[in-house]
Amino acid sequence: MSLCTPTSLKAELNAKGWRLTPQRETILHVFQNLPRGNHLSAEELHDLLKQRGEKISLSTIYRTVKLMARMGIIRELELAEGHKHYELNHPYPHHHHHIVCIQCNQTLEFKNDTILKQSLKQACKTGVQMIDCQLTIHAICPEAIRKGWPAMLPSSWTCSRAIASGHQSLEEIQEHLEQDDPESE
Amino acid sequence: MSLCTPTSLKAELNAKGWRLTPQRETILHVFQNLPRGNHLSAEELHDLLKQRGEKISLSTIYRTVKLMARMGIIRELELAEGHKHYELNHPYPHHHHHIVCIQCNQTLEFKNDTILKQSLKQACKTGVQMIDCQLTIHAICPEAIRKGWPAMLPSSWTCSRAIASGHQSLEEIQEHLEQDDPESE
DNA sequence: ATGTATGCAAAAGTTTTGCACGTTA
DNA sequence: TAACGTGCAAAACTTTTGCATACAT
Repeated sequence: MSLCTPTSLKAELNAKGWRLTPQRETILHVFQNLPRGNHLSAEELHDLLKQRGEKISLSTIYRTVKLMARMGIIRELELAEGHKHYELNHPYPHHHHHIVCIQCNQTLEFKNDTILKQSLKQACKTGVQMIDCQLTIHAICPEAIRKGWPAMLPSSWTCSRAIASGHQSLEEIQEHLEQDDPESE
Repeated sequence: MSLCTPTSLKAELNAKGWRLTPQRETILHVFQNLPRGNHLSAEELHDLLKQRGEKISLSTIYRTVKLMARMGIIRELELAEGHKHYELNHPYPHHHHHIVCIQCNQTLEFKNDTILKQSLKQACKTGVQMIDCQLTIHAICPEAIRKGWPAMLPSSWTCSRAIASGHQSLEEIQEHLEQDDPESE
């Protein structure tokens, strides 16, 4: 599934003068065996390893995830919990994006190849080398709405400010989308 | 351009029992007069206000940007600088996304309606109310490459891990994209 | 053998919070 | 005037860093 094996990781590290250490191999292994849809914070990874009896210092964890993110092996996710989360950077076609509820922080994955394509196209056009692309949809989930949220939003809230111009209703925009949207993933 | 005026802000706040204060009005005003493409951290906003002689405490700034983000008035951006940035949540069709160089942190805006459409569609399908959607492309810019970066990536780096499966080259994927990509923004 | 990586503890930086005082509706 | 918001200072957290030791190549 993933392109990264201990052997290839070693090769890539050595090519730049870096080293494969047991800690790095262990951390890679954890991410590769993480069930789909899971992602870990540095702290969570630290605790998980401690539980398994593998004590790797927090410093090393931070240094390692940063290194691996720069290598494109893992993705740094900025969700809504106040700290970063990490997960394997699954190659196409397993790449995915996230919906985050801004009240309860619940996170949902979804796949959408159109977004990946558009990103790659944009990167080409701009002349940069893409390492990762992440679409994050900030939203309010049905449970949150039921529970009385949004406490701070007008009760007639329809997301219209976020997406609509002053003269278009949400419904109009959605109609517009139905008409000419090219892909139904 | 923006749907939010002091009057409408007051109405929305009052509807929930909150209040319009001079601080909140000032902060809204700053964001509304920020040139396109600019975004501010809490600290930067604090300094900017101080320079203008308007002293608003950092606490209030943090409290206000969080409030306004939840109202959908401003967007919280998670770029690469280690802290959040804020900007007006421009309504469609002025909505935009970001490319960030993971070495030099340079940030570039781009517009892409397809992404907005796909996001809205996904939100509908999932049954949530979308407040904002942000695509962030993590990339390495040409200058960074010229300067010897990526120090930690193999010299043959082609972004292939990030997007390609084991059997597809970047070129193949790009060809594929050229064929059936529906929109050329 | 040399240069890297790790672990620990301390530091740095951002964001949040408690509380007394002001202000808004 | 009652509830909400602000400012200040302290606290809470996440992430980074300096340095001595250990390890991979």
